[in-house]
Amino acid sequence: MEPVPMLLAMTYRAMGDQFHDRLAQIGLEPLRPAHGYVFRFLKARRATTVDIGQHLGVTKQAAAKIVNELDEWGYVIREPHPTDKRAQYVTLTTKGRDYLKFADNLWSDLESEMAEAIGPDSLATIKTGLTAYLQHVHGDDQPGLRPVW
Amino acid sequence: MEPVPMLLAMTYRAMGDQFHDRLAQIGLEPLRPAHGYVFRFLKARRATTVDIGQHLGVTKQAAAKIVNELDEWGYVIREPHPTDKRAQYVTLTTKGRDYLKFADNLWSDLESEMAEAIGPDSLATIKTGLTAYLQHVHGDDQPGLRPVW
DNA sequence: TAGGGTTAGACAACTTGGTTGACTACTTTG
DNA sequence: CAAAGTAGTCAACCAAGTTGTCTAACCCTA
Repeated sequence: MEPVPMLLAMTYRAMGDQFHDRLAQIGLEPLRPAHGYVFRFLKARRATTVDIGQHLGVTKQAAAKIVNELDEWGYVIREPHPTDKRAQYVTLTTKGRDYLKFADNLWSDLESEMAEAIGPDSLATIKTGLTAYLQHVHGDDQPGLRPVW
Repeated sequence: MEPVPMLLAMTYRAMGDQFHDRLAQIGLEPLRPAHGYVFRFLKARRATTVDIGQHLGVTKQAAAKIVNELDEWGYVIREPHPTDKRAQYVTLTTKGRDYLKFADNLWSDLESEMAEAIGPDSLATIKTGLTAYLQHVHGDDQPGLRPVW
């Protein structure tokens, strides 16, 4: 059998392919993966462009480009930082939150289909196993979902 | 708990980070991910540049660049195709096979450490579960490990 | 078996998503 | 209060991909 890392990659790729197929079918504006990672990051915390760059693992200039796009397209807005006059908080608009919610539903559908295919017990074991591993690696401050290049 | 696809991505990313850290420590020439995918593809089958492009999901021109690099660096050679005078088979050299073997050992180490962290039974269930899902999705012709970006 | 459509690979021009570097305005620290 | 550090922007560059074009070889069919 294939080693675990390959199985993880193959499975994620298989689910990701279906995810994008369905997004395309629905006709929802197809954002690039980086945008999704930003949405997910902003959902949890307030963040500046620099924070976003750090999370994505790119320079602040690259992050700024992405934030500019998302702003132009209406998915995020920039708000003045309450205490630091240099900085701006980037936050999701309603449109941004809606897109994220829609994507989450799609992922959730795929998870359900996996449960049907391999059985809910199997799925549950996988989830707790992976979660335990992440706990083992990162301890108590999980970095969250970062790009898998 | 996070949905499965995110768990898959986070776990793969966590393992990948460790993989690259260790590669760098050893001081082995750091190839890019695409090269790894090519090695793994060539291990199983004889392939032309076009085949490689298809597998990676890029144009044949992009694939040709990668193959050129790998050739210059001594990881692959091009051999005349036995029946088609236009085409060339790309095959791994000893250096290429050695690199792949080394990488496989590293991945295997990471799998062992996962087994320690979450228990071998848990790991086994994960592997059979993911394998079953891939069987469910792709049926009998598995596309193998393709890039996840 | 000739001829038309297709395919492998090479070459060139261009696009894109990132990089490094420099600068201003503001903040933090000694 | 001065010096060092940081958020964000502008500009130049780079790398990895793209499209488009071409030649030589292949393959089908009438």
